[in-house]
Amino acid sequence: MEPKKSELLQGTLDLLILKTLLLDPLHGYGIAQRILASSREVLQVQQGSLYPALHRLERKGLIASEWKDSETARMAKYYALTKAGKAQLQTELEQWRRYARAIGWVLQS
Amino acid sequence: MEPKKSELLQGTLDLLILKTLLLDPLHGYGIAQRILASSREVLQVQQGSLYPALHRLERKGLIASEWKDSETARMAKYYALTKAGKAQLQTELEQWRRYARAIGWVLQS
DNA sequence: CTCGCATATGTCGTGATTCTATACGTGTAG
DNA sequence: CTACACGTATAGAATCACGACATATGCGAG
Repeated sequence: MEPKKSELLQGTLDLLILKTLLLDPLHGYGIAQRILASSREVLQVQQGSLYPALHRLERKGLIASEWKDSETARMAKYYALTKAGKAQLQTELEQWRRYARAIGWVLQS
Repeated sequence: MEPKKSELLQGTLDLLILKTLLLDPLHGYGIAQRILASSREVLQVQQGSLYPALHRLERKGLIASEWKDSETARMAKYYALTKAGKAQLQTELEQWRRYARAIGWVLQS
């Protein structure tokens, strides 16, 4: 019973990552797992999307990385939200809600 | 008070067009106007997005076009949903709802 | 009458982002 | 010792929305 392929909407991945990192720092692999779990198996982040996104976010200064031992005694790169990242998260949250609400209006019309 | 630029999420434009055409046949310009109105001025469809999308949908057989006089006595190309288009609309509706619900779960986690 | 504006359709090039496929490396369970 | 879960990464292709531009017409204001 493999999870359905997600077809992430372009633009929402950053929001998902930022939100997941708000809880606590995590490495890429763990971020994908947590998104999968918290979306109840609906949103599956592909590695080819995940890592470029993480590098992008780091380049923008929204997250910061640090190599640490993972829970399985293996090295992993942990990412944490920066101050700018938290602000950006708020912005993207509002945008998403505004956008989803607008779509809802159109669908009800 | 110009309407805020929308930054349409990639993939949702087809859904919006299909849904708008479910009500009744309409020309491109009118579709954009109706989406703007029914989204309460939030979703502004750019011409550079609109017409390629319409051609795309027609090429896929989801909508069909016909030249007619518009309400302003000017020629306009009216689009109507095909049977396949109606089916596709249902699919995309479900996908959107499923997706939006999943995002909601992640944001609440 | 003429000038500008809303109406109306269209294309081109660009940029952003996601996907598939591939590659590599490690710790652990059987 | 071998398969598998863990973990990071990139290259190439595909999609798609956008801004800028081009074109044309009917109508109302001055």
